[in-house]
Amino acid sequence: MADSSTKDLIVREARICFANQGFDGTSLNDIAAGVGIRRPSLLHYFPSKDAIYQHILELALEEWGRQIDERPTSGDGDCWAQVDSILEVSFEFFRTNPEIVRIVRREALTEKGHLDFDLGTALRPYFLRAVRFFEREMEAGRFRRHDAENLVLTGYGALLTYFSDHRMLTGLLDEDPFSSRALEARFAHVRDFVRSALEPLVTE
Amino acid sequence: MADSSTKDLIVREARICFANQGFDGTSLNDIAAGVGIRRPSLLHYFPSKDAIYQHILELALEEWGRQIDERPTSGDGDCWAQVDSILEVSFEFFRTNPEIVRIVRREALTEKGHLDFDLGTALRPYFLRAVRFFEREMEAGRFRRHDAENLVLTGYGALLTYFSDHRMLTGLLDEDPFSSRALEARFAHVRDFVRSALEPLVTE
DNA sequence: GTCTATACGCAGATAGAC
DNA sequence: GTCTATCTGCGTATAGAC
Repeated sequence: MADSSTKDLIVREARICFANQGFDGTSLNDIAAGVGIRRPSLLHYFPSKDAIYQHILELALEEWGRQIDERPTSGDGDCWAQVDSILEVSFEFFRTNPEIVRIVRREALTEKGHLDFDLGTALRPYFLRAVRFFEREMEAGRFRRHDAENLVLTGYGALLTYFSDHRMLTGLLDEDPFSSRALEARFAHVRDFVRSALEPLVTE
Repeated sequence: MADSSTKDLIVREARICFANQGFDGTSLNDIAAGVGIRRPSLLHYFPSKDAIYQHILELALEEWGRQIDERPTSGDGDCWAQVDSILEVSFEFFRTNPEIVRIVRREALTEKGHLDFDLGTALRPYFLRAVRFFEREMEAGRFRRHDAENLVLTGYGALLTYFSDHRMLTGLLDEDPFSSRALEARFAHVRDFVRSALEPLVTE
């Protein structure tokens, strides 16, 4: 936020446009107008529209990965603290990066990307890590048995959808889904719901 | 499927294009080429591209609503049969209408639609009905306590994401996420996961 | 009902002045 | 580093022949 170089302003404005209108729905004019410069000036910083988009996507995944990797409690705390930590970091990242959420979701939807880039391949290491964690804990009897891969996908969908489908939720609910009260209720629900499903029925 | 009038062919092809490439990413040429006619011939059946899109959206929601309303076991069966029925109808509708899933999801993502149409408003009656059902059952002690609105949203996200983000899942998993084995596992997981979270800890 | 021809605007990208 | 001017192609939509 501190650095307000033109290039950064372009990236920030483009991120908003791509999130709101998608790649095809965004014109270089839209971005330039938001920054306050003319269209050809954009291409002084990036060789093409594709390049802007790719850059934003790479920044986004880099940031996402960093937040996950730098997760505080990745030590050997108890398994529930781990789950809460995973949920909290993801929730917090989605909340503070709503544009990235929508861009990633659009990318997941599009049958064939404009680039060589593949979202599934990029996220696979994180997915597999989460799957292995749940399998280990379920094997040890600390979590109730579920299909680990589907469990992670369910969590992903439950978290991401709340932020990506914001516009629809606004029509569905009486309250702004991004109000602090609604967000707290959402996080509490997801945490408790997951806990309800994973908690063993008999505690040793 | 039986009626193969040109208009139906247009609708079917447009649905595929809009799902794969979005509204802005789809040109009338794309649709016309898929049907096997020229671009101006499309506009003999629809006054504009917007009209085609709006028509598809209306068809989709009409169909979705009908499938939900015609749900077989909406009688007074036990509450678990009700939950299974809701999940099964939704799952089956998403599975057999993958294009609609992606079109609806794109609509939910887009900050402002091209039309006066609002997805949240359209789905709100169904949402409220589901919320009231869960609240009633939780009040009666047949389900464990959860935030009913968030519960429905979680189910929605868990079901829809699996079908909308198919491309990403293909890169994430080793298996085709739409193979019959994977689909069965997915449905079983969602059903069991929801049941685990809702089942009261002490059975009267 | 489908076509060719065309109008018209906006897209992305480049050249070159300042 | 930003601009004006321009090139080129594709977009939606319309007019009118067959």
